[in-house]
Amino acid sequence: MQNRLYLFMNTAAKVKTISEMTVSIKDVARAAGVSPATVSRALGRGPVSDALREQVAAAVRATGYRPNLAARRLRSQHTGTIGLIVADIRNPFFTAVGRAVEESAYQAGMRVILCNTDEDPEREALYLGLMQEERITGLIFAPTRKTADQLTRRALDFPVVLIDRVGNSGLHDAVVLNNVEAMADLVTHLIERGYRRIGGLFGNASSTGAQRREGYEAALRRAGLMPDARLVAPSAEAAAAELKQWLSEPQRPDAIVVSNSLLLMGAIKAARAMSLQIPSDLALAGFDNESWTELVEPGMTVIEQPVEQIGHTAMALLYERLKTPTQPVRKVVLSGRCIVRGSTAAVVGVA
Amino acid sequence: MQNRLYLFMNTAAKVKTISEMTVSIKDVARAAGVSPATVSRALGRGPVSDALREQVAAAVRATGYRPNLAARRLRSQHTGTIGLIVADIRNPFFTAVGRAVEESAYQAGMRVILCNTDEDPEREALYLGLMQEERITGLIFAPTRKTADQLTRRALDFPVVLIDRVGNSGLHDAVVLNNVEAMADLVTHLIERGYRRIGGLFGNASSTGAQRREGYEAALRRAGLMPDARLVAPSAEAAAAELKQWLSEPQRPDAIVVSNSLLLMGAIKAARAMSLQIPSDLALAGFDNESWTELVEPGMTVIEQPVEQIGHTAMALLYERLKTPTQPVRKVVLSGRCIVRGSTAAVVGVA
DNA sequence: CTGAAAGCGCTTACAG
DNA sequence: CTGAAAGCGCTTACAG
Repeated sequence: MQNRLYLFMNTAAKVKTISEMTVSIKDVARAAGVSPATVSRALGRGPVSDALREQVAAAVRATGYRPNLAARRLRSQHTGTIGLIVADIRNPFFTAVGRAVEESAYQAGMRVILCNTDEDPEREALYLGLMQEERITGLIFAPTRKTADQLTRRALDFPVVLIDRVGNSGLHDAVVLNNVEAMADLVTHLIERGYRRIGGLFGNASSTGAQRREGYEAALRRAGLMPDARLVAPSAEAAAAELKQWLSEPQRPDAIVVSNSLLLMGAIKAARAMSLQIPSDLALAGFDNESWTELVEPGMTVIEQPVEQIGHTAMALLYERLKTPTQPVRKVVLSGRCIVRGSTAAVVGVA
Repeated sequence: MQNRLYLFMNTAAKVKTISEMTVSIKDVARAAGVSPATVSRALGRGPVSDALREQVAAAVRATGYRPNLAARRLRSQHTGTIGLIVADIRNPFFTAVGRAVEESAYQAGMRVILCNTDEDPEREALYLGLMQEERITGLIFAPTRKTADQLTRRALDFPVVLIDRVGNSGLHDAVVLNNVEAMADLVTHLIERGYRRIGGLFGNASSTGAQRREGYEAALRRAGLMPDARLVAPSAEAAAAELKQWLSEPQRPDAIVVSNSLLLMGAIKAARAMSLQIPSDLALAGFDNESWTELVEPGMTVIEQPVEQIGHTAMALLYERLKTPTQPVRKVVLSGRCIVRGSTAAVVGVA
């Protein structure tokens, strides 16, 4: 390692410890007695004779060489990087989808950059810019409504697959839940159980909240009942505050459906704070089959989303888009599964 | 944009759409009528006259230029990247710490790469290698016990700050909870509440589990009581399975402490499955003040960890290490806070 | 199969 | 303050 000797001959101020020395492809080439090009080929899938390939492998082991990904990306012009921008990493739905995306990406030899926007359009714009600077291969994105609408105008250098939420542009591939149907199922279930004054609490930042509201209103109208939908910021705190208000009103609802698990937490807290028994004073149902929803008493009736399938499908759509850039836009709509628990037990006197 | 014209003159197979065209610093330089060097300086903190700086800004706007981070990192030899390797992203403790790390990093103009090992030493080795290939600036790492012990031998090209878990090498900066003290507090609380046969369930993959076990045994011995500690894989399923077994034994415990929130979930499930009332049949206490721990009935007594402080402190330690590589190793030990809820209510007949 | 050479898009001494 | 030139560490046509 001639390089090291050279370093030790520098002035004291410039001396680096051995551990700071990074060995490059040139060092490996020298150690293996081949050209850097051959090392590069041996490391990748280039055509190299078995003999040289083994020499290179030995030299890599001896030197402890690790390729510099920045250099590789710059030169090869493909970064092998998937961007994943989600609205709220505290929401286990996104954690789970993220894991699935990472799994798929990993198997394809790609890494993923995860960004969390906290439902803030400004941060979405920021991260979109960052993704361009990273020259990502493709993006999987759960945008706020605001950004979803603007996505048409924004020219991105990479394909994007929308998850969980869609704009109305139909410009991007997407994988979403059948939100209207899922929420209608939930409401219909409540009606069958004998509830009549069913309120709905929806997140105001996403198209998902809006679609679930649609399903809510449709199901109630079909049954000849009056919808009463309210929008809040998608946080447990906002939901709890709104509900405490709501449940103090004279004609308070006997059941509440909510559009995600954060809101469901808030709803439970509000009920507890007001000493309302679930479900006898207030039935509750929501989305996402998190572990805790079966741990609370009573267990919560929820729509379970196929989170893994959402992540895997998003990656699959992305691959196919990369392979065939011109193919028509596709939208995969998945169904949720209603898991009935004690929080929506039948009203006394109803079968 | 002469470049574009050139492209359209290529053979059909090579034609790229305009959106695939990436504009480089040369294009901006040409548009601004300056050298690439000046553009680079104007974009950074180099010395540039106000007039030229404005010209460059205008050219950037006009061209939609976005710097190529791979090129910047390669050339400047610093990536501005923090690695964060955690054991289980489904554990909200790590989600929360991760958010705090990202926050600190973001304010310092750095990005973070998050990797999830699922407590698997092989994946830890893999990601450690990846971090080297990314040439990260520094690493924040919650290792398994196995890897923590081997960390001494492994030469890394970047400083590492251990969180949540430490080896016994004392080789790396670290920020950890005072696990012994925290668990001893929990056990002492149970003793004061009248419990006598207090079992302990600990994760077997981390030093954290081991230290909490120490605190558990110390507190019981101090009170002249017999410890009964069992180790399981750190998952709700493993905890539930072990506990179902345990609670079927003739002399079953009247209280169980566990070393993290995943195990706590498993413990609750086991109790429910066996129709044991909490706390009258079995008291329960654990770690991490997750939202659901106060939502279940009864609420769970837990040690709350200062998650944000852990993340911020880890970043602070990393910065200082980068600034002064030779300074002595530091270990920051933070205290937990015991939050008492119904799951450890006093045994009937005890004050 | 192998090597010499060019170049990815930047930044940064080096001169002026 | 500004520009020309070199070079970060790779990969990849281009020849052989």
